[in-house]
Amino acid sequence: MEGKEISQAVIGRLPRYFRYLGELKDEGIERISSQELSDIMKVTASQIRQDFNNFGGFGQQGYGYKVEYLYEEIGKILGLDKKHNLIIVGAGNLGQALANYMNFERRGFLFKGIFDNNPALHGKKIRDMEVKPMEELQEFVRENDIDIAVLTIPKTSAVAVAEQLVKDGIKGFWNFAHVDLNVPKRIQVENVHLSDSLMKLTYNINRYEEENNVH
Amino acid sequence: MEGKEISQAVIGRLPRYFRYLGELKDEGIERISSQELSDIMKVTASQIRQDFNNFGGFGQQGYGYKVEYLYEEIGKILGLDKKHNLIIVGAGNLGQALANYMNFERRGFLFKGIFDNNPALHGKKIRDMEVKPMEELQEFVRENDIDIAVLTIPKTSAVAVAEQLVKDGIKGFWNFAHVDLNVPKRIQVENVHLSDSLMKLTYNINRYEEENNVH
DNA sequence: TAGATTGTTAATCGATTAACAATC
DNA sequence: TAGATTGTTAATCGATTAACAATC
Repeated sequence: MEGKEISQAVIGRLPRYFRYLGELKDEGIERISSQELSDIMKVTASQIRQDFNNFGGFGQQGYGYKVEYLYEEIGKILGLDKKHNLIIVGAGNLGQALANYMNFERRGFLFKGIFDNNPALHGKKIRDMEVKPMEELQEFVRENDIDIAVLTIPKTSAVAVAEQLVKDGIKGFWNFAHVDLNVPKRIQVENVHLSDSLMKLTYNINRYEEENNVH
Repeated sequence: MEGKEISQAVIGRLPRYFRYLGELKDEGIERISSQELSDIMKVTASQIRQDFNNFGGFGQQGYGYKVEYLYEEIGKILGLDKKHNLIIVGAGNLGQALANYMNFERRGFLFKGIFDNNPALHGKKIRDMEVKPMEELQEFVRENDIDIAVLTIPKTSAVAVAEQLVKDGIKGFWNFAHVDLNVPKRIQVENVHLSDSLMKLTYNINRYEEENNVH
C-alpha cells in the first residue's frame, strides 16, 4: 500500500532544511553540495544525503543540488502546496496570539474560525474573524470541511473536545493543551507542550551550572 | 567533573513523567509500579525503569515507586525548586500571550520584565509589568541578574539581540524566533519553532491520506 | 518465606556516520 | 577524460527493549 515508512526523526529535520534552502534561494544561490550545506547547518553531509534520499534523488552526481528545485520538492513533501482548513478552539491569550501571529495563509492554511465558550469574547474580532460560541463548533466543522483544529483550551476540556471533533471529521490536531489527547491512530496529533519545553531549558541550565560552578 | 551525561532523549521525557505523577498524586495514589505507569503512559516499563535509573534508584524492589517522592525528585532534577529570573524580549502578540498565559511563577520562574522596540507599546501594562524600550535591555539584564530570555522578536533581530544578551550574562534562551541562534555552547537554547511544528503536522496528515485514500 | 518488582546487564533495534562505487 | 559529488551500502553508535538476578 505504501512505500517505506519515513522516520519521524527525518520528518522533524525537513522544516529546518526548508528554512535554510529558502534563505539560500533568496540570496540567489543556485546550487549547493551536501558538504556546503553541512558547513552552514552544522549537520553531517552524510545525514543530509541520507535524508534527501528517503524521498528519491534530488541531486546530481558531481554537481550537487539545485537550491530552488530542492526547496520546492521539500515544500511539496511537507504538503505546503495543499490547502488545509484550520480552526482555533480557545480564544484566550494563546489562541488569539496564534491567530494574529502565525502566517497561516502563507503556508497553505486557511484560517476559517475561532471558538470560545466565554460569552464575553463572542463576536470579538480576531484577525477579521468573529469569535464564535462553542455551541456552533460541531456544526461548523461538519459543514466547512475543517481539517485541522488548533487546541488552545484548558486541559480539563481538551480531551473531550478533541474526541467530539474526531467524530466531526477533523484530521489533525495542533495541541497546545497540556494533556495527551486520546484519539485514533489515523488522527494526527502534533503536541506543543510549552511548559515541558521550558522545563527542559531549566534542566540544561542547572546541569551546566552544577558541572562547572561551585559544584 | 560530572557524572555520566544524560541523553536529551531522557530529559525530553521527564516533563511528561512529572505531569503524570502530579496527576496521580492529586488523585491520592501513593505507590505505582513501572508496569502500571507503563499502562497509563503507553511507554514500556523497561524504558521507565531505565529512565529513572539514570538518576539513581527512586524505587523499592518488590514494591514499586512512591508517587509523591518520585514526583518531587523529578521536579528537583528539572530544577523546578530553583528560582530563575526571566524576561521576555518582544512584546508582540506572542510575547504578550506568553506573559499572560504561562504560569511562570508556579514553576520557579520570576517574570522580571518585558521589552519591545515599538514606542507604541512602551509603558503598556502586561501582567502588571510595563513594556520597556529595547534601549534599557542591556542595563536591565546586567543589574537584575537575569538568567533566561524569552525571544519573541522577529528573526531579523534575534541573532544580534541574543549575542548581546550573552555578553550581558544570560544563561539560556527560550527561542521562538525562526532562526538558529549563534551562541557559545555553555549557553542553553531551547527552540520552539511553531511553524516547523505545524509543517510536521501537515506532512503526517498528507501522508496518511496518500497511503489510505485515493492513493 | 514467597511474591513482586526494581535495578542492571545483555540483546535488539534504529538512526547516524563513514566509505566508496556509480555517474554526472 | 578527470574531478566532483551524489546515491547507497556497510560500519558504528546510541537508544530501546528484553531478561533476569538482586532484594525488598
